[in-house]
Amino acid sequence: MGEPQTDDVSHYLSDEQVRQGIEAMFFAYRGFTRDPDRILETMAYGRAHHRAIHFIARSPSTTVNNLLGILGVTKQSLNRVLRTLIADGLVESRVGQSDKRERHLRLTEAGAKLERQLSDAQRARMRDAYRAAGPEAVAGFRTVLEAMMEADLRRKYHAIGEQDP
Amino acid sequence: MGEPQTDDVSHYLSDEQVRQGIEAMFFAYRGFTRDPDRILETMAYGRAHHRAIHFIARSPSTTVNNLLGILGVTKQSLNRVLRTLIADGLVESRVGQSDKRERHLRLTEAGAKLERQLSDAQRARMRDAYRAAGPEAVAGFRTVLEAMMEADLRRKYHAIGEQDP
DNA sequence: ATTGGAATGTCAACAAAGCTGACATATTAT
DNA sequence: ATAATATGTCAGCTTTGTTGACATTCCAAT
Repeated sequence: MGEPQTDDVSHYLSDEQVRQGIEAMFFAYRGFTRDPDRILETMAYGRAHHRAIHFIARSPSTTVNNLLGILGVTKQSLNRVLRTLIADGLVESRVGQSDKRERHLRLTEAGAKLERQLSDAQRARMRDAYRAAGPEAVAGFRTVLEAMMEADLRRKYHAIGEQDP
Repeated sequence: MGEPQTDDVSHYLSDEQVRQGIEAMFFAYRGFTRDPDRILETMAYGRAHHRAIHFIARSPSTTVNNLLGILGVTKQSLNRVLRTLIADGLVESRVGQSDKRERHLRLTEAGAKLERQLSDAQRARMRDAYRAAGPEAVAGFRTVLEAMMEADLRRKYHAIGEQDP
C-alpha cells in the first residue's frame, strides 16, 4: 500500500525477479549445507543429526518436545536420531527435575567437539558470504528471510537463546 | 580487507550474528518449500518432481545432462523422477536433432499447468516477503545468497534463462 | 484415590529420494 | 574400428521422513 509505482520500484516484485530469488535460494541452500554434509558423511551421521546437535547446543537443557517444535519432524524421526547420538555418547538425556516426564538434552564433551567442528565449517562459509556482501546486504538478507518464515517459526526463531524456551 | 573496525561494523560478522543467520536460513527454507509441498502431497509427487518441473519450465528443451548439472543428483535419481513425469504426460522427451543421443525435455500443456500452480504459490509467498522487506533488503538478500553459492552453481545460476545453456 | 491427559519411548511398516555399481544401447568423435 | 558420450535401467542400500499402535510414567483435576 502506498509504494511509489515507478518502473524501477515495482520491478523487484516482477515474476522474473521473484523467480530468480527462488533459484538463488535453491542454489544457496546447497552451499549452506555442503561443508557440514561433507564432514558428516565420513561418520554415520546425516543432516538430521547436525540439526539436532545444533539446536541442543544453542538451547542447552532443551526438552525433546521443544526440539520437536523447532525441527518440525515427528517424535519417531527425532527419536531415531537422538537414540544414536545418545548411544554414541554425544548427547546426554536427563530426566526433568520439576516434570519427570520430560527429558532434558545437552551435549557431552564429545558432542560439543563435533558441534564446534560442524559449526566452524558452516560459519566460515557464512561469514565469508557476509564479508563479501557487506553489512547493509546482510541486514537485508536477514529481513527477507524473516519475512519468508511461517509465523510460528518466526516466534521460535526469536525465542532461541532466550532464558526460558 | 580495509573495513573500518568500529564495533558496529564488525558486529555483523560475530559468531552470534552469523549463527542467527544460519538459523534464519534454516527456518526460512521451510517457509520457502511449504506451499508447493502442500500442493504436491495431494498428488503422488514430491519436492524432487517440483525441482525438475521448475527447471524444465525455465529452460525449455534442456537436456537430461544439463538438468543433472543444475540439480546435482545422480542420473538414476533424476531418471526415476523424469520417468513418472513422462509416463503421466507432464513432460515430453524428444531426441536431439543435431546430437541424437541427447534427450530434450519440455513441459506438456498439463505439465505447464502444474508448474503454474506450484510457481504461483511459491512466488506469492516470496513476493509477500519481498514487499514486506522492501527493495533494498531484497537486493541485499540476493547479494548474500549469491555469495553463499559454490562457484560452479553460481555460473549455472546466471546461465539460466540465457540462450544457450 | 482414581482417572484422564501429556510427555516420552519403542516397534513395525512404509515411502521419498538420495546413493553406488553394473550393464545395455545409441550415437558421435577420434 | 575403437573410444567416449548421453541416456536408460536394474538391483540394492541409506537416510530421513511418515503412520499407527501400544506401554510407561507422571501430573493434575475431579
